Amino acid sequence: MDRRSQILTVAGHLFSQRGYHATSIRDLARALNLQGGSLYAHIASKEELLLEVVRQAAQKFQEVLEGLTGDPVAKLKALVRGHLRVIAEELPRATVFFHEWKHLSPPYLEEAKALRRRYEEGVRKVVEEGVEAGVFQVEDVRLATLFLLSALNWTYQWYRPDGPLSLEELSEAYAGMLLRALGAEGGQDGEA
Amino acid sequence: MDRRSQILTVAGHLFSQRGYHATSIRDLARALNLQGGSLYAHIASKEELLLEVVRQAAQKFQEVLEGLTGDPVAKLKALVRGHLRVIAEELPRATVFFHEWKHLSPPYLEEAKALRRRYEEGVRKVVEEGVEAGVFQVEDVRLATLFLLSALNWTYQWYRPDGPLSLEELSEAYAGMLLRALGAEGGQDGEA
DNA sequence: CCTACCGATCGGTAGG
DNA sequence: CCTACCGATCGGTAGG
Repeated sequence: MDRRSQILTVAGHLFSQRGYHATSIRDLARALNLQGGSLYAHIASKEELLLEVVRQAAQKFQEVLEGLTGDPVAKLKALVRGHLRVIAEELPRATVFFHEWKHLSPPYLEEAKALRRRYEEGVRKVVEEGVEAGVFQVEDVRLATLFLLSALNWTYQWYRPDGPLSLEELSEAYAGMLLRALGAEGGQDGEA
Repeated sequence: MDRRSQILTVAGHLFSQRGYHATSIRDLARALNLQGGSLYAHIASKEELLLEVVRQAAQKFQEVLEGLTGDPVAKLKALVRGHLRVIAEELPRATVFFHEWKHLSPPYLEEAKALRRRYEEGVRKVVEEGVEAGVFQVEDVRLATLFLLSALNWTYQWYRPDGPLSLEELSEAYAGMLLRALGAEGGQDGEA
């Protein structure tokens, strides 16, 4: 891992834990055993660092969408599993993607919004496909997509990979509940 | 509304929009047509303001729990409706309750965590009651509660009271999807 | 990558 | 509630 990647990883950790504004360039430098000013040999600005972390997270989420195959139920299960896996494996970056992006200013802010929109569009298509195939029974595709994204996104707030719940267990349970919410039968019976 | 309440309301707006650390005491003073130092005639510290906003939001959410009556399905519907109503009516405070509380430091931080835990416990009891009554079919009450809270909490990120979706429509649709996710039949048929 | 520094701004206080 | 100020810290730069 080159110096630049190291810096981005540490920045992701600090931004996600303390927040972007509460993390100073000197905090970041200290965590890298550097002097404050030395960072600017590697980066252009603090804000550029934030954007780069957002880009990395967006890339991971986008890869999940690109790997989906099969019928709508299979796609939804893989989407849930993949989304939760990215959160588990890339918790700092995912957290920044979900939150700290708001602190970017206009030139960068637009890009972050576009990256998030692109992902949400991809999720919407999965829902839409299921509705068109008659597999999902929902009144409003947009609202069902927001519901799905809500359930998935908030997990970064409480899920910890080293906690009592394995990623497999979480994915299985969430996929089951979400499929039922979407009115799909797909092998789910709702019994314990 | 006395001066103190005005200050808290404006602080809630600014903290929720820009974030706690990105909001300076002088920003807040300017929004109130005051000089920076004058604020300290009314408040003890910036952090105390943040805690107070968190307390106000917690109070609103807690009132929702206390107003629940009837069978488990009725309680869950009222919980969904009430939770979303607080978000719609108190968006800035709710946003601070969901996020900015993390920037409190230990003496205050513990109180904020306790307030959040208390609410989540109340939500868990609603789920538990439904499971014990045999109305909800879920494998893991804790996980189902987190799922429910996830779907509800994230709405503050996208729902806007002046948007295309009325609070009634949102509540109805969310309650329906959540009841299905929890394996309840309760008058829901899943058809459009 | 370091030293030494820039102007700006931070939360907060004294004294009125 | 204002004026004037405190020390500390901010993001960033020059020169090496």
